[in-house]
This record gives sequence, structure tokens and C-alpha cells, in this order.
Amino acid sequence: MGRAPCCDKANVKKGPWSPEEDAKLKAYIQQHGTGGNWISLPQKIGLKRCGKSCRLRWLNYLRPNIKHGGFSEEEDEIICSLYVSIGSRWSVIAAHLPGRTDNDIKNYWNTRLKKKLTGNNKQNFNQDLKRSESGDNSTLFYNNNQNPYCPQPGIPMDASQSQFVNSDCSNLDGTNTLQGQTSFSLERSDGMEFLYGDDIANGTSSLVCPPFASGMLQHYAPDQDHISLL
DNA sequence: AAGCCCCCCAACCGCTATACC
DNA sequence: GGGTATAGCGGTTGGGGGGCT
Repeated sequence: MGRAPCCDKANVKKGPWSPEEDAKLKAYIQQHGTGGNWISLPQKIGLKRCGKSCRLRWLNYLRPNIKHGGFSEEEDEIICSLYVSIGSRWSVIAAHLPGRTDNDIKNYWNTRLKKKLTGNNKQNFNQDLKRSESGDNSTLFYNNNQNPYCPQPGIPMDASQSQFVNSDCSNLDGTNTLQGQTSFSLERSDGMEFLYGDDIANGTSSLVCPPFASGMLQHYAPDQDHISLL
């Protein structure tokens, strides 16, 4: 048996909020506060809404000092650098941007920033892959055996995987363990496939290639045109 | 002008964390 | 300590609007 629903779904209105509903909710909360109980709040006001829906509406749109749209370059950078270091913890990221909500930042990331960064990095990685095809492995990320491709048979890694963890591939000083989430793959002309991913634990981006693992690379700085090599 | 497609974003859903009894 | 209610969070969806053909 699952948990009882938080509200009577049949008698609850869904979809966009009307100006009247907004006004009711805003006026009530400004006068009485939430009382620490969102579930009972719609009944008190006379709204046919789920308490969760009221909470979301207030937090994301009605509470004072909310900003919408018009993200600045500085905000872009903060979002990108935090995403790289802590991942998709939108509420934590929102806490660093006064007036921004987690929902707003999440939408902004998914619709704009992710594409922007992925596009830039694809270009960069393509350049490095081309270099490696001509025998220039200077940009590759070596493992402890100084092998650019970290040949470690049996590492469970393939293009369908969205997560990777590889302690066999590390930085030259042995400190870096790859751990992150893949976001796209690139295929070299010799057929070798490289997965690109954010190395969340270390705040860097890496390339990994099955069944080996290797990396190339760069600190994830959105304003950088070029890869800074490790 | 009409139809189609794509993108954006408000809102919902389901899960986990926390508080309380 | 266990059970339940609620808050909070992140992933996902789908309606609407704008652009393109």
C-alpha cells in the first residue's frame, strides 16, 4: 500500500494559475504566513488547489523579490561553475543567486546553458581528437602507467552508460579519479568512440573511451575558448 | 494565411528527507 | 524505533507561442 495522496485529486484544479488565485494566495500569505502547513492552506483560502501546488506557486512566482529571465553573464558563470562542482543541486545553486529560484535555474540550464557549453566543448574535443589521429597525443590525459589510453580491460564502460566511475585512470600525480556523467560521444575516424563527461568529483571535464579510459583535459570554464591542459 | 515544428517554461509527479507523534 | 504527514527537491511533461516553410 502506498502513501495516501496529499489531496483529493478529483476536486483539485490543475494547470495555469489565474490572477484571482494568485491574488488570494499572495494576500493570505502576506497577512498570515504559511502557518508551516501548506497542505491545509488552500482550504483556508478557499482555493481548489493542492498544497504542493500553492507552495510552488508562492516560492517560484509570488513571493517578493523574484527575478525572471535576463540572466547576466556573471550569473551564467556562477551557475556553470557550481554545476560542475556540485551537479544538479538546483536549490543549492539558487541559494548563490539572490532572487532566482531553483526551478528558474533548472529551466535556464536545460534550455540554454547546457547547449551552449556542450556546443563549445564538442568543438574543442573534436580538435583534440583530430590532433590525436595524427599521432599528437600531447593533449591526452595519462594514467599512472603513462599510457594515453589507460588500457584496463574489463572496465565496464560503454556508450549507453550515462555514468562512469574509473579509479584506474588518474591524473599524473595519481590524485584524480574520474567520476561523472557522460553527456555526448564522439567517434574518431578510426572508429574509436570517445565519451565526454563532466568529472564532477574534480570539477574538470574528461574524455573516456571504452573499453579503455582516457581523458583530455580542461577545467570547465564557460568563458574559455580553448582547453587548458592538465 | 495556414500548417508544422521547435523551444521555452510553468506546473506536475514522484521520490527522499525531515518532523512529529 | 516505527509509522505517518508534510516539506523540499529534481526530473519530466505538455501547452502555448514564435519562427519557418
